[in-house]
Amino acid sequence: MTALLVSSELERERSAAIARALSDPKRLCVLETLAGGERSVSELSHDVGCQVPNMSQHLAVLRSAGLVVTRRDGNNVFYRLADERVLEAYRMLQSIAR
Amino acid sequence: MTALLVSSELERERSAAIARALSDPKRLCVLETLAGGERSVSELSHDVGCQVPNMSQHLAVLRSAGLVVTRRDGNNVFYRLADERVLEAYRMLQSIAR
DNA sequence: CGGCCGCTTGCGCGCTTGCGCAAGTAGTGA
DNA sequence: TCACTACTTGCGCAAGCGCGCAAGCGGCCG
Repeated sequence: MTALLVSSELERERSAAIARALSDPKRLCVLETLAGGERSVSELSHDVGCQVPNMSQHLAVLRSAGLVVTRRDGNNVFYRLADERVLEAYRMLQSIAR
Repeated sequence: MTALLVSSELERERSAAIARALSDPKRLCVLETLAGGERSVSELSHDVGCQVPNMSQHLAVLRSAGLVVTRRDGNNVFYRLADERVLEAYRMLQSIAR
């Protein structure tokens, strides 16, 4: 069983920042899409159903939380998940929300 | 490996609500404390280091997200974790935040 | 170089959040 | 009933968030 739950204020701040990045349905929708592989901003914008600038801002939130990483190819910027654990965390949220 | 990540807008809304409840360091501190067993509001207020009304509001957030449950005993109201998975979710956040 | 495409950034708006403080409520005991 | 304790709720404020819109890059191609 995993123990070691108690943490410092700074660590809690960081964990809270991750949770905050996950606290928006559109960003969760992005993660679902990225689970199928990397996507460009306009692809994500289309799939999620919002305007490109708005999507870019959501992606910036996910990126500054370290949940996604980017790769530039010509005019396109492709986003992908930074870590498999991001999906595991999302699955935990889904499990609790059920 | 767990699949079944794709969900409806409503389900994403619910998952996002869980994440939002976890997106504050004080509330995470509450969860850490409650991992050691149930506590009264004033105990939590003391441990976390905030005023009682503020703690009551944070607990209301956790409660309406279904992460904690209450039990009344005389003048005291005791809070405890609603589910072991809440701690697992927190541990996932810690793991990603590292 | 000039125009275009893809993405990011800045700005302003309405809404939500966390907080302190004051007031209200529920339960206990004299 | 009255006072006391423990907790909740209402209120107002400052800060933050999501969004649309417009403007600003950066990289391609003719």
